[in-house]
Amino acid sequence: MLGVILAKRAWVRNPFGYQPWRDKRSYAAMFDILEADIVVFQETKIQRKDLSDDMVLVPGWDCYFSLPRHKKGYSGVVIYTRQSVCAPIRAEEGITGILCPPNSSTSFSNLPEEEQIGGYPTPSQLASSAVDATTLDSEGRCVVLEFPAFVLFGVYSPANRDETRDDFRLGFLDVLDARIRKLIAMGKRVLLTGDLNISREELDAANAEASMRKQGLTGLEFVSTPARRLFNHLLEGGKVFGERDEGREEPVMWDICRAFHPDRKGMFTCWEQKVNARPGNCGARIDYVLCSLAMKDWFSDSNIQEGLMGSDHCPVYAVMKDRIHIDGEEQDTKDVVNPPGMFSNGERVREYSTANDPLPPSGKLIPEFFGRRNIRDMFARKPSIQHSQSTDIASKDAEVSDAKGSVNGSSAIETTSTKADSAQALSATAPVASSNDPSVAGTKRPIGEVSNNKSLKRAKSGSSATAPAATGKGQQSLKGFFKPKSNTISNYSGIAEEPVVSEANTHDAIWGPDLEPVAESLEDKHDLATPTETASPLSSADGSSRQKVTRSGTNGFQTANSSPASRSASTQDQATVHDPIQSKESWSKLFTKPAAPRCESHDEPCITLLTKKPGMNLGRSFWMCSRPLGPSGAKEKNTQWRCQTFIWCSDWNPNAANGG
DNA sequence: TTAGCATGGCG
DNA sequence: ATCCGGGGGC
DNA sequence: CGCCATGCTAATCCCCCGGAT
Repeated sequence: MLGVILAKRAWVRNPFGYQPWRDKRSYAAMFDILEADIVVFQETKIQRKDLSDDMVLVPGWDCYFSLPRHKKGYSGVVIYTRQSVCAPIRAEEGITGILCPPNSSTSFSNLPEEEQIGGYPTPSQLASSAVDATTLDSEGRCVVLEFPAFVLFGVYSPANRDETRDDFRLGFLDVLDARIRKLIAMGKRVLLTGDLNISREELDAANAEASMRKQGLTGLEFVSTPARRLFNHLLEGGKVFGERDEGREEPVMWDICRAFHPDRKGMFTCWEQKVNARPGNCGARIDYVLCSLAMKDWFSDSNIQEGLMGSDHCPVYAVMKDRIHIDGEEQDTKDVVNPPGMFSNGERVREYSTANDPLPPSGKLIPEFFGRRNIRDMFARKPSIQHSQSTDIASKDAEVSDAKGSVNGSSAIETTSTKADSAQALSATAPVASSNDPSVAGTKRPIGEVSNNKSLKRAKSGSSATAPAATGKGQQSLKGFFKPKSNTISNYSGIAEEPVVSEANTHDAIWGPDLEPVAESLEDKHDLATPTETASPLSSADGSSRQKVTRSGTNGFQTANSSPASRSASTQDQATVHDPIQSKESWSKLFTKPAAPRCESHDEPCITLLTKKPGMNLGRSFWMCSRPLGPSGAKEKNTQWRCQTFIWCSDWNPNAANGG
């Protein structure tokens, strides 16, 4: 049940310029295609003023944002949760606990214990850091949600750019590490998802060899650079050189995705976009779904979604089982990812209440969104069921979820980590995979049957990309690709509509009217980057000469009990449960057709714009003739200038229009 | 990732 | 509102 | 001297913002 994906950038800010999201143009639809119940984005790069209905008022979903305090258009994290499946019991922002709940001046760390997630670093821990807590948490890099079963971190860890940022980066990781360890010591379980900006070891960076040669490092030294060393300490099976560091005597986290693919090469989540390194799969694995050791066997699958193009990152997900062992007792997962009394034996016994269940930090409680309903829904062509009671949502949505469950046998918490600022974020193309896997080594795997180098060209942003070719060193795991597809997506089409929420009630401006002003420019705009961890020239190292590192503590890599035969690309695939790769197959179909409507006068693809004017339609997006406005200043008919074509995105159904 | 340039071994 | 250039990130 | 292999460097990207139009 539950899966987790990580993704970055444009997905949140501007995902709908790309397939497959162009077609449905809603976050709910996007999440459904992802088959996710929890979705985590990093680098949302939005300011509060940019939050739109489409983002915040997603029917059937709650969202929790962390926005940077002063840097505009930078960083940012958001977690979406599917109401029908899970609902957090606490939500916080930041890693240190120094931030405050909306409209409050009491830090999370100063709240009564029963109201806080806890595990905050001690004052002395914070004091030893070169960067103070306020600064560490000023960049919108972390959202923390607590469910009864675990605490979920959605993190965008600082990148490894240049020395001027080292203190910040290591300070952040230090505190994050401390926090996680504390929570676990308190008996809580932890899921850590996001862009950690650390490649774990040589296997996780295509340029590891080159990087080592350049810096004159041995393999052991490579895993011992400060951030990487910290990370390896954290992970069971992590490669720790020499004595373990104080305070990190034991590993506490489990690298879920790696556990399911212990030796897989080329399993990367990030590629340098400037250099178009993705077609050649010269990348690094820096996005993770980790869980604390007590949760090791809670997952039935985990993988990257390398086929989702468009970002310099690809999503990573993990799928949680429907039933899990928790404190020695088997429980239905739904029972423990919702407030007590919400589910019993997997059956909902209390409805989700849009009016009461969202936690204070919920985006829906921001004044400009509170009590409102996504405008799109009101105008949706599909007669949405107009529940008058918000409590109906849950059950309605639950039906949808059940439908999905019947297909997949499980639902998923997905943490999508995609760079939200890369324009290409979602311009998915057919997944490429191949060849490091012994079973397919050497055989070029022309998935899309495009084999010339031209196909490796950068997918133009916004254009519906053509299928990329497979090269000799792409990702593995094509299995989902050849899998007979099931009707995954169609089952999602009946999205529950969120009813108008009750207008006025207990909400009292939990969110302040404005982002609290923060001290101006504490730091100058000096966070330049010099790629190091993941960038540098030279061989793409197909790994043949990789030095054999004694995997001393390799137990961490022994697959979890349910590890699938993931490395056999050509074998029969069990008609599995929930294989998100499977949906990619469906996506590839979508790629073939651009979905933009054509304008009346010119029959040219329209463009989308967002309504900015305050009022009824604020935040609503629409299609319009792409030509410039004529000299008359008005739309014209049958001239070279912009014609009067105007279609609300919510009214545009490309399939119907295309006759199929 | 690629292209382009510098270096150095070798005939 | 739109276009273009600068700045920043990676 | 030419030739080739090796090694290093640079540029490539994208987005957001703000000011000018």
